[in-house]
Amino acid sequence: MDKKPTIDDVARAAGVARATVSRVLNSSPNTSERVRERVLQAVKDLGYQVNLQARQLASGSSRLVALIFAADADAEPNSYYHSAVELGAMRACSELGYGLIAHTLDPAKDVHRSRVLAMVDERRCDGLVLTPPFSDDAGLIRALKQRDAPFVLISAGPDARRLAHSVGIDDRQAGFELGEHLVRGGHRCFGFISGPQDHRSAALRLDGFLEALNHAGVDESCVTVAKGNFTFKSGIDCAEKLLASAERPTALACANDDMAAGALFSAHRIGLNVPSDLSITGFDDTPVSQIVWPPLTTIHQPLRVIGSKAVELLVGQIMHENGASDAADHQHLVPFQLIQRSSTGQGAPN
Amino acid sequence: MDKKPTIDDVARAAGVARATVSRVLNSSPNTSERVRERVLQAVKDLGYQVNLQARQLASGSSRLVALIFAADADAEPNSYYHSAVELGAMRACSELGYGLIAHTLDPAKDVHRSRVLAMVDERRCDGLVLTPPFSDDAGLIRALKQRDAPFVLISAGPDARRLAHSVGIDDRQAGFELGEHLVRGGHRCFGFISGPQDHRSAALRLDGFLEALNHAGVDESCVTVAKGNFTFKSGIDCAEKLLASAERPTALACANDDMAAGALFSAHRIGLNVPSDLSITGFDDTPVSQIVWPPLTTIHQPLRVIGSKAVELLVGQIMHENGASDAADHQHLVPFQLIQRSSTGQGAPN
DNA sequence: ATCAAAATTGGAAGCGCTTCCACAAATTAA
DNA sequence: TTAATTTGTGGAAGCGCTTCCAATTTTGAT
Repeated sequence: MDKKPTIDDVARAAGVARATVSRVLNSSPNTSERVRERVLQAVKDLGYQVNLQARQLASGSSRLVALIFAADADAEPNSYYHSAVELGAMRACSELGYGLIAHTLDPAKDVHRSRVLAMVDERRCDGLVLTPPFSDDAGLIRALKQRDAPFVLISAGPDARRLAHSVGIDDRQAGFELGEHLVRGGHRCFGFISGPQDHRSAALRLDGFLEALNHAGVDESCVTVAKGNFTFKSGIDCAEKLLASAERPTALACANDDMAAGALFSAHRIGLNVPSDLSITGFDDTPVSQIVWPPLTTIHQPLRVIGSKAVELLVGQIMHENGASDAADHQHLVPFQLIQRSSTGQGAPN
Repeated sequence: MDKKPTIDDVARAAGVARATVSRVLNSSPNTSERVRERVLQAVKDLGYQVNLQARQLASGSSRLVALIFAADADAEPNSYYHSAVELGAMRACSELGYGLIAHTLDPAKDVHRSRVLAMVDERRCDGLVLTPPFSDDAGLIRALKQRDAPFVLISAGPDARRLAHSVGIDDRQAGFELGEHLVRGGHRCFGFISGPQDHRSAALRLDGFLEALNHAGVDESCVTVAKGNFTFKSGIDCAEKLLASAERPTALACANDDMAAGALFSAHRIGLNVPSDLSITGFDDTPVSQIVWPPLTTIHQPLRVIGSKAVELLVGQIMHENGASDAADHQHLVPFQLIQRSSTGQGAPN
């Protein structure tokens, strides 16, 4: 394996200075057409490829962005959610000439914050995309802003959205539509399987849901909330609890698809027919919602778009380098959609 | 934002030479305890952190490994599979002080090979982990070996395993056990939903399956094979086809869980009861297999372990730098396990 | 005590690139 | 035509680190 050609080799071959080659390669404005062509030809002839390390060291940027996910010790919760976001982020990255470092952290462990900060401190990446629950971690956000690190939040809660660039759907509205849908189906007694406390945007889904019921004149006492943690398993547990109550709900709304799948599982086990005995709704429209039987009525979040949008925003921020101050108005709302499938019946049960 | 301390600052603070600091930081053997302590203290005092770019440029290594996945334009096939492998890889990376770059490529597009090679050419990473179908791409493997790039294969077919380091299960044996299990259940008429052609290790599952039937004296004519592509959708389609045939199979074995879920979906739609009318088996033991109803009998692959093992092997290779020549005996077989759930009945139907 | 060998340490040369600065060439204005 | 600009280009100084090599100190054997 002979040594790779360097920028100096190209310069020599093209008969120009190293600086000129660099300029051509970075499409700086001041280069004549003639020289540009000669350089490009030399690059092609030699099969030259920039050494990113060197470029990064010299320019102070790594051309890498990091995507931060939560993952606790054993579960791989929401992995479809993650994959979709990651995929979108990757797309945007390749398009923009950036690399993507995906990083999972256990939000329960206390080191997570310093880990994230180390990524930017060590110049491992030029910027960060944070997914929940990190996107709601005010302390982390503050630390990031303090060191002028570019970052954008995905599905953050309203507080965090006020602080930094973010992308996500209008979770409250989505919850509202879910509530409406169920009310329209004739339901009057509800269960809601929510996400964990620190996932602010998921909490909004519940707010919106309740609002819809309220709007329809349903008393709040008719809805029981159980707190899950987005896993299939927690969906089973919560559903079991909710369905065992004296006044059994006829509709179960869940803060994500995995928990809805769990609820469905419970229903099967108990022998309830979905949707004739019980309606169930999910959230996210991950493949899970179609894999189960019956397929789930759910809210479609354009997760790939969210991922790519986040990276686009981030890279824009990195390039213009005009700090985080103008963040407030950089809240990107992407459209969601209620997807009606057969897990919710047309008429209310009995 | 004041400038970050450099190695020179540390050297000055500790009253030693820059080279000495470097030595301490890289735990080279020749440093006296006294100096080591002084340096470490200075590091702590200043809050010094190495600049990876610089280290990389100077040392010629990026301390980054890349994980290559397949993902075609719209589907996110097998995302649980990917997530699990990625998670395992990440674990190993953080443990070994490496970073992970995950990269998805469309194997259908022809640029994929050059993209991968660019990763190593541009020194974006020190090594690669290839997942199927890239792990069976002989051309890619050859190109990688040619440039002495360290890499390891995941779930590669036998041909590829002969060429390079690899980790995976004994797919043939797993297929065999699945076959045995179904035969033991009394089945005599089978359908098999296979993976795409270029996924060699998945093909082995079918080989083993057939072998088991053969072993049990079942005629090969009793099994019909449909070719899927690992997606839920393709599982539906294949199952539909297989179940429509004159001699309807009483058992459907699928090369992965997603397709098994699809088969299950078809069965539901047609009105077949699983497992009393039809037994179904999956492969991988991803969460999907427990999310569906009834939960799937499947083969558990320790995907996380596979991911971390692959990275460990890779890093070992990177460190020892003793080329790919001794690859042959570096085939790591990890144990799999048949997980029996309720999608396969105890007795044969009717 | 003496000298060779081993263990530490410092000095300095890069790694391959970007970018600031100065200078030459090509334009334009006067 | 000459002076004042506007380009385009080359030279050189780093970016922050590793690592080779030589110098120094320590160790251990004689």
